[in-house]
Amino acid sequence: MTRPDDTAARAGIVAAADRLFYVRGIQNVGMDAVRAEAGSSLKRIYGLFPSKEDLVVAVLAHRTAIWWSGVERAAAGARTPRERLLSIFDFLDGWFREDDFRGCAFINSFGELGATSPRVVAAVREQKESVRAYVRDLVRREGLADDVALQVDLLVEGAQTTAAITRDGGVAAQARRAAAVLLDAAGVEADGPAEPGRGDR
Amino acid sequence: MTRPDDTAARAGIVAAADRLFYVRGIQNVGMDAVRAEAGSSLKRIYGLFPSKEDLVVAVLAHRTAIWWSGVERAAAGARTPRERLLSIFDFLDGWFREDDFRGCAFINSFGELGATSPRVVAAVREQKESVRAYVRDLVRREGLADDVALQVDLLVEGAQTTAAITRDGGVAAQARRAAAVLLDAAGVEADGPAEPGRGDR
DNA sequence: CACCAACGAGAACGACCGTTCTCCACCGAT
DNA sequence: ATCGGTGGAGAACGGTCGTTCTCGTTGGTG
Repeated sequence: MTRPDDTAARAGIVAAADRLFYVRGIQNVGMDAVRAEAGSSLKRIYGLFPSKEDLVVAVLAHRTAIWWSGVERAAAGARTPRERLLSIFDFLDGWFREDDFRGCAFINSFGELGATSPRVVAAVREQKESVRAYVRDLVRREGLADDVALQVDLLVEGAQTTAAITRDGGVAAQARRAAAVLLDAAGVEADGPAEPGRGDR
Repeated sequence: MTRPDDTAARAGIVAAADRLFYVRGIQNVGMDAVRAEAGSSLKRIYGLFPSKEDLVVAVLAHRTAIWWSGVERAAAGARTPRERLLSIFDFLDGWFREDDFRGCAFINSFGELGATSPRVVAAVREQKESVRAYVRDLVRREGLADDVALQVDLLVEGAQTTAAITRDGGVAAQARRAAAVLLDAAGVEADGPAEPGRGDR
């Protein structure tokens, strides 16, 4: 029963809702505001998304796609797992400097709806777990222990919340340096100084 | 015109609101629920707090006090700035393992109200800035550069959001190890290996 | 041209929330 | 004992929100 351009309409509504939710916070955006931003009608929206919660989950999925496309773009020039790993922070750097940067949408959603919406919690957990898996994979390819992956992931998360609250543009670069130190330190402990103390700047 | 037990009443209302806000999220708690939890009356509450936003700000101040008392308790046995620094993560460890741990109240509030309440934003920023200043002071006492302080702070923030989302009890210990590595690495670069590679476990 | 299904605009509905107001019971002072 | 004012319980008010419904229009089909 899906109309041909239903997927396009869904995408437009999700993008509109994403803009509003991210800037104003989910609970501060009524469905009528989504309708206006999407240039659609309430009937159409509720035909495609049974409830606001479904729309929120779809928006989070959209954010996940944005995240990975940004990560991949930043990793384009990386030639080693180590460079790929550190390029995450280059992606963050560009993102943090955007005018309307307002923190990680997943963390914000978790703070706002974590207590009331298990589906939102699941979506947030899934995203964060996939990031951790990505980092873990790259760390393993460097021959390092999983502990280092968790530590680098802490820097990724900490950079996002700190950048959101302080609005300091240098946070990502600082996190990148810290990650390089952690990787180097784990490297010398693991198998002796392969490329000792290069330290990335 | 302040009645003698106004301060006690304020404290009880703030504590009640804190419990509800933290567990359910601020916007999911009506003033009537606060009234019930505090065993007070709406008139009394609105006599002491002109609006819900004022109550939220007071709750955040209360959370700040809780934070610092926890940090100081954990730092009680610390004999060096370095130990004091790392004891922050011991405090976090105990906190993360509490049953009703639901992340950092400041980060959650920022995600929920950051877009609509400048006063909440200011309170959150103030708390995070004071934590950063505390870390910076201890790092300086170790003779290390301010950059290291920012990096350790990223671990503190990252540990809080990661622990909230994953509910993994080992996050604080992992962050502590990472912080020790960062301190050691900065130490050997700054003034040669004073106590090289002790590394705290 | 007549008809039916789908669609948009927006009203309507029920629930909830922040804030204020009403009313009554209580309590110390005269 | 009476009175004034204080505080509590809870109704009331205005607003918003998620969701559904009505209704008029349209555009394709016989």
